[in-house]
Amino acid sequence: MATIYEVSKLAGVSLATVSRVMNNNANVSDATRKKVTAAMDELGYRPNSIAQSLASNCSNSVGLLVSELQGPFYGPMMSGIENTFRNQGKHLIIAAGHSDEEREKQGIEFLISRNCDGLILHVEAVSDDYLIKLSKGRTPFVLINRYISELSDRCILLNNIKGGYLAAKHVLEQGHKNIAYISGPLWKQDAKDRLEGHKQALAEFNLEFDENLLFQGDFMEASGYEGLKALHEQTHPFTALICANDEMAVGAMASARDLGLTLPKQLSIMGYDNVFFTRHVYPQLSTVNYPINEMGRMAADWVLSHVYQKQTPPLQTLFEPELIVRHSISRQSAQITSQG
Amino acid sequence: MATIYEVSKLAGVSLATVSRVMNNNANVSDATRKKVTAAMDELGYRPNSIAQSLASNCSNSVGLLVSELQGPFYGPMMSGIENTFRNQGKHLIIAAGHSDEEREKQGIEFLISRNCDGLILHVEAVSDDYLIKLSKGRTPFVLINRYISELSDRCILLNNIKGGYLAAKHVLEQGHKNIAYISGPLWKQDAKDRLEGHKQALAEFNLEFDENLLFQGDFMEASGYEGLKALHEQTHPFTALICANDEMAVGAMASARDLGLTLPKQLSIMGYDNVFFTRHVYPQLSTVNYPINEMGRMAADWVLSHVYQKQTPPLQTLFEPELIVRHSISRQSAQITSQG
DNA sequence: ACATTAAATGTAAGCGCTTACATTTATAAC
DNA sequence: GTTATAAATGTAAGCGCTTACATTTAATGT
Repeated sequence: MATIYEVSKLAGVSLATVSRVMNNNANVSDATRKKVTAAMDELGYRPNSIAQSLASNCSNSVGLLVSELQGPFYGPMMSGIENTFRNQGKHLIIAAGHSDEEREKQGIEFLISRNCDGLILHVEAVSDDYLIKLSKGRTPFVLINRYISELSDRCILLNNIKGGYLAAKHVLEQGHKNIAYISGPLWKQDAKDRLEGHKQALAEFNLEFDENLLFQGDFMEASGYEGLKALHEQTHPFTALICANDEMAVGAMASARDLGLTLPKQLSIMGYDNVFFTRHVYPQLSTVNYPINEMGRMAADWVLSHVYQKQTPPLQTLFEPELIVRHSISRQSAQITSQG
Repeated sequence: MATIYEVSKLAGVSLATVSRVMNNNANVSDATRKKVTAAMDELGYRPNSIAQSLASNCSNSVGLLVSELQGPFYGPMMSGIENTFRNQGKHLIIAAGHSDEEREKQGIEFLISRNCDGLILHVEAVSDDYLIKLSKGRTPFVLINRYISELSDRCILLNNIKGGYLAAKHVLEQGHKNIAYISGPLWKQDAKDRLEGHKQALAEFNLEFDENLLFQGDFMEASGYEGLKALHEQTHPFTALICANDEMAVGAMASARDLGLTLPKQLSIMGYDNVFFTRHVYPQLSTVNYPINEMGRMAADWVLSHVYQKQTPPLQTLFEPELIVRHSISRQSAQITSQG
């Protein structure tokens, strides 16, 4: 691999000049610029970006930490981020935290030690204190889907309370009175918020939240399946089930089928997130839109603006959910018990 | 950020000694090791991995180029790769090529210039010659889902001909004789192979492939939708439709519904890839399994073995597809025309 | 023609590490 | 106590760039 030194020798100029044409900002005469680029071409020169970033203390790469590399939620998020950066010559280094405190920390340390100019973090397990301390460090970061009041200007959030509220309200408006709920892990703020919104809607309809109709899942499909099964086995009746995300809703749908319930007639099911496949399940799942792709873009814009001082569209930190009505909620008048 | 220099001063030892305890291989006395780690803790020292990799010419990170960061296909692939590396202390730098020659090249160049020790490439647009030339360079790489005979030992592949064959055979065995086909872009080898397998099965059943029943899509949902629409408008009848991947199959299902066709009675549809959501569409999609997660793991193992000289399970380059029978193919006896 | 100033180029220090080699210190053998 | 040998530590030269500063060259005014 050719180095800048060989290029400079071939072109008959100094290292500095070669460096200047690479960063084409300084003033270099056209003649020498041509000589240098010719030499580069001849040698197939490719700058070593590691050396560049060591010397310049700027890597043109931003770190992204997500919980998982797969799944209908993180995909569009990563994609939104990558799209924004691609056009700006910034690169992405991605690590996965797996919702585990140690791994999240490791991932962050790695990204920082790799000289990332900025970080976009979707972290769940790491503490607020850790993040507050991190914010005093040299590497700026934005948080997606997490709120810390001390860091509020860099938290890109969905209004999850409202989302939970919208979902429940819709189900209530269809006449359902006994509504089961499969939540996410309640140590996660978003899971808590969605449930809180849910309760608000119930209150508005003068209904009490029945703790027996709550099952705590983990946002994964299997727990939706288990959840409905468990709910079905207890004695309190319900005609609708709201799940805190689409994957659990889909798990619950499979469960319902195994339980012999026809959907949505015998059981209405509501999801959350509006991921890709919700349009394709049967019945098509009513859900709440989570504009995660846009939020990813926004996070990238935040970095562009705060780290690279670029002009960006105005930054927005709070995003609003939107109700997506499809065919998984039936109108309810009479009451059906869930007992088999 | 503390540097190795400050650590050495605090601990009262030389730079080299600090470096030695970091890489804990050289022989350092217990006493000094303790002094040094204490100093590190006190300063909150974190090695600068950029400097490390510049000096050592080894970055402990491997580059991954995929076409897209989202989608049910790349997710499990990235995940398989990341999982394998995580336990080995190797890190992933991910770039997206967007099936575009220029962007793929750019991505590869970036990954190389970032001192990646090895590369895993899922490239589509770049030429064989480019890759052959690349293979002469200093950065070793594996190819996923691409075959180049000169590089055959580093091509991790699915037997797509067989996959195409299995899909068609299954449909034929259910009694279908007039089968439409929505292919991927036929400049892509996998699209070609799947179609070839399809034709092989037809031949085995003494049936001729009807070019009128072929629609060339682009592996994306929308083209499945368009494809079925177009096929439905032409005059040649068909009772089954095989799509070269699941996303197009799902698009076609939507199209079928809009066309008023009941599935699978009036039209049988077959997919390919066995992505996550195929179990959840209605009717559940019969498809061909593509063990992409395992193939990702294998690619990571290849790198572990060839780049880092680690012990790995035996390497395998050719993977076999598997027929997944669900409910989207009906048994066919009489013939139904596709005309509306 | 010369001085003045701006543009173009060169020089060399340094970014934070690793590592070959040199040196010092401890350990063992006699 | 010497000397030979191994273990522990230090010295210093890079890795391939960037960039402040110094120097040279060209452009302009008089």
